[in-house]
Amino acid sequence: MVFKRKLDCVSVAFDYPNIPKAPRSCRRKVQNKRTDDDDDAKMCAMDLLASLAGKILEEGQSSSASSNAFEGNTHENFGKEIKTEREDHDKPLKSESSDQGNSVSMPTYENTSDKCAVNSFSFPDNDGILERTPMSDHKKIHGETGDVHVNPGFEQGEATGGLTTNTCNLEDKTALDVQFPKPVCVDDGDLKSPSFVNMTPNGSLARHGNRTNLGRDDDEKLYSYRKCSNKFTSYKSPAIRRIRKSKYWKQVSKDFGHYRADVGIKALYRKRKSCYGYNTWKHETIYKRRRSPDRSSVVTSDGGLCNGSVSKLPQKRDSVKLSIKSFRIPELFIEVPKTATVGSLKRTVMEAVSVLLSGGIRVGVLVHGKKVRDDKRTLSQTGISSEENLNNLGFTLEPGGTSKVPIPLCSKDPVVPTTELASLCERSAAASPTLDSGVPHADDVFNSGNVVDNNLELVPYQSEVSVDEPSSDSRALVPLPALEEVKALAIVPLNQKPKRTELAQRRARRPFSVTEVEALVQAVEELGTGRWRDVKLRAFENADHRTYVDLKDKWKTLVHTASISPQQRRGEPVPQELLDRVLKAYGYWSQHQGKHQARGAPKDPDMNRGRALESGVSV
DNA sequence: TTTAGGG
DNA sequence: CCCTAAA
Repeated sequence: MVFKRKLDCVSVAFDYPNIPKAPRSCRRKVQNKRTDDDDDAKMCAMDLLASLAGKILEEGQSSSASSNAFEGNTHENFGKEIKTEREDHDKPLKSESSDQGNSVSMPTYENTSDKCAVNSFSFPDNDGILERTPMSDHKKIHGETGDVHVNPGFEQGEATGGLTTNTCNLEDKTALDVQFPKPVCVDDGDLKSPSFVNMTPNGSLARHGNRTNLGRDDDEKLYSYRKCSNKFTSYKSPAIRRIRKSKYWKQVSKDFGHYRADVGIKALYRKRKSCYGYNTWKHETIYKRRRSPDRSSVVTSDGGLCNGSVSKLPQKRDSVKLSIKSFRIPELFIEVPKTATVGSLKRTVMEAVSVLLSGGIRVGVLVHGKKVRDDKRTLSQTGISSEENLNNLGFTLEPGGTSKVPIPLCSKDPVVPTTELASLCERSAAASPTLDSGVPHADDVFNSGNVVDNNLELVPYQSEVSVDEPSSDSRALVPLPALEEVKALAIVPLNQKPKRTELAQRRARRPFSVTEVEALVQAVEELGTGRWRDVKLRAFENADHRTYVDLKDKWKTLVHTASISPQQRRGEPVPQELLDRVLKAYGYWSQHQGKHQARGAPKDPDMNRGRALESGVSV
């Protein structure tokens, strides 16, 4: 029955808030230019990693083991890696190609080179303790408080050890995850605690003010939150978001490729111009939690930002230990011939990383989102010793030495190209802080600010998941290309006209979860159907893989879905309740062609009362 | 860059 | 999801 009344009746049924649509110019006004800050330095992954690790070690010198672990493992592995490659150097190359299975029969691919994006480097926890923390545990621990915490990394089994490059499906230009041995030791202790402790209050999933905040980094989150709170007028600069968002391969290569002739690598720093992804490194946010007066444990969540995930360690009296599990680096775009060997690929990646990080980095400390610039102050003086602050302590990685990054914001994410798993989401919080499914799924996580960050950062690509176990992996594969080969790779012209396949590459399909649909519906109810950008900002701001076009398209399909019989629907069923809302909103907005000017009172969930039709229209 | 629609 | 004309 509800259906019967669809559009026509529906529209009359509810009272949508009239939210004025601010002129674009105005909306833009608020945009910030933080992206500019990201341009600065270029740093090199290795240095960066080393620096951070070193820094951390310094701070937590107490654990010699840690340092050993880091230096030893890391280097050792590197050496091993290389060595191995050389040994295998003469082996046949072909068999190694990622597409082994069908190497022989792949006529479809015309391109000779394939590209892979490397989005992160992680330091797997040697023990895998943290990483292995079952999601359920997280939930258990935080669920009661309403916190939603999802660390895709866990689910993805990030805890792989050793220096390994996850398999890259060359054919598909899959993103890669590169992991390094975990540098810092784990002191056992709170093993049970979730590695990511920075839980946001219950409200994390809730909508803040007019919008849902999906921010992944605290700073950023706060930033956007405040802005939004002020009204709808302020949005985070879309540019920023966009930058983070991964673009389609083709676009990336087309517009942002940064070709390194010397390396044969194209470093794509996020698509948009000014930002080039360095921001990714910029901030590492670490959250600490104090366990007890004198034994506090530090927990970190990799801020989405910087991506590194840090594990918390039991804190000894006066010292603080941190374990950094992973770093995500700006997306790197690599193109190599299909005939290249895995080894050559590794080298290429290494080169790219080295180049990328050549600038060095600095570590910044944030307390409650504010950067502490005075290096001479003690932690106590800075207030870091207080329990509350430990929860709000963060670290940032900034481009080397000089540039001062004004904003501590955490920019985070390098964003990943799409991943099915990656989908993060946002949700209109208010609706349900509780995740639909028992286990938090990336898709279910919405705006839980910090948490989200992690998600985004960690989001692994399905394809990459897996693979590698430290040792085994390192030797596994194949021969390595000689250096010459590497050079050859370098020569591969990236600009040759993009291969068709390349261009044709399309984003992975990522069905909207019910949660996302709910968020979308909610946003449309409030904003109407002609303001996709706003919808995006409000409900999916941090879901980088959902563009406003995607939302618009989804809405289109939702309307269609709602119009057909349940039997004709496919895919994950959308609750009828939502479909009903879709039709209502559709009908309503169809008749109120966006000319609403009323008070922006947030729409009432139960919009069936009034005859908005008349009243609303009259305005 | 966004919006709006067709593909 | 993609592609694009318009705005």
